[in-house]
Amino acid sequence: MKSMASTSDKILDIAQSLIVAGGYNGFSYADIADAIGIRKASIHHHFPAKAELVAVLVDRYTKQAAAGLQSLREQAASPADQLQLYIDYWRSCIENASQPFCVCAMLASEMQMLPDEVALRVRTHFRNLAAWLTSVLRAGVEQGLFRLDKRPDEQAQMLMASVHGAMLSARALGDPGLFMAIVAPEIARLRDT
Amino acid sequence: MKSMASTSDKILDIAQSLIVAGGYNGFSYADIADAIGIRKASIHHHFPAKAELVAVLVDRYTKQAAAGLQSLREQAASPADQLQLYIDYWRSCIENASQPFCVCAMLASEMQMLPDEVALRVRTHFRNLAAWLTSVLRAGVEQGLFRLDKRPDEQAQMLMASVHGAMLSARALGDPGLFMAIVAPEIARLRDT
DNA sequence: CGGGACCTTCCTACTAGTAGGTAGACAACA
DNA sequence: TGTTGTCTACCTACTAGTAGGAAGGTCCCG
Repeated sequence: MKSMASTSDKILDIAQSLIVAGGYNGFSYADIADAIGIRKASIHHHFPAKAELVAVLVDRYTKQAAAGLQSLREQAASPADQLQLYIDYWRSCIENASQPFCVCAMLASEMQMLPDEVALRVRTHFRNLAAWLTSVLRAGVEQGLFRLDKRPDEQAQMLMASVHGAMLSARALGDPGLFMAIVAPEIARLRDT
Repeated sequence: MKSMASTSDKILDIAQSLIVAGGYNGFSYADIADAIGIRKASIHHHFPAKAELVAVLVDRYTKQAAAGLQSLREQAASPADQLQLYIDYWRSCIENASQPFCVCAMLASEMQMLPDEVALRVRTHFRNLAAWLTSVLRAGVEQGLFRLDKRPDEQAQMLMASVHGAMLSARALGDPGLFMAIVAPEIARLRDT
């Protein structure tokens, strides 16, 4: 039997999938209410304002991502495998169309008109991801697995941009396979061998 | 004396800057009307429906881009210079914050909820840009300027993703310089020398 | 030349519907 | 008993879009 998700979790789940599809202005309280079968006012009970809902949502996403990335570092043997598992995660998300875009990448594109409380949290996720990639690349260099043209932090920014750009191209051209076609050579190029 | 822009051009100009800032759902007819000092209804005279306005806007953008890229191919001596001028264009847009994002990249992120007439045109722009990059890379290889790891069309997709991802990172982290920090090494890596 | 007929552009005033958000009642439950 | 969660009912502001008309220009016909 499936675990019973709380109403506020259900609200956040639906809101996240709606943001992934259409961004901050692409969904409404009415959309969420219809999707989970409650009234608009009940959502306001859990999240008084939209900006607050999205801020909590991004906080939750950032925590989940941090935990997921940390567990990759613990379970995967080598930095090369860690990187591979990271992009495999997004490959499966995009190919089965479950969450075919990073919610923070989506929100980042709208950064200029986001409420401050949301924008700050989106920025934090970008910093966290860049830091994780940097540390994986650095570890890989130390173990002689990677040979980088640039500093690890610079290479991490390049890699992060490739991943987000690949998501965008896959979506724009309606070709899920394009994600790996772009990202796979990019990480292959880091390998020393 | 400056050329007098027609009202419909002014509408498209404002709409484009509003889309760059906040996407398809991030602006309204009222926003445009306020910005250029006319009434909402007058905008409906020029563009009866919002989807049509944006479709015309993307058509115009695609034509301008095609013309601009074509003139780069004619005025720049080598494929390497053509590529450099292309990214220099975006560098200046991002650094002086005039149009710090590609309107089609913005719309592509919202692809899933865009009206069909808009989505199709956004896809066309992505195809055009990929084709231009492919032909520049191919010409560069023929002239011995580039050495590519992959086929020119694959390498073009990788480069396009880097450019869009770099725009996103620059926006997310509020660091205009990040765009060139990501893109410059990416094109340097293509060079044979 | 005069004068319709027409067209373009913009206006005021309006519609139906949706946005985020609020007030207060009711039920379950610790 | 107070707390939590949900509801109905409502609000104001805003959404895209429409109706109808005023002002002005253009073109053609007499």
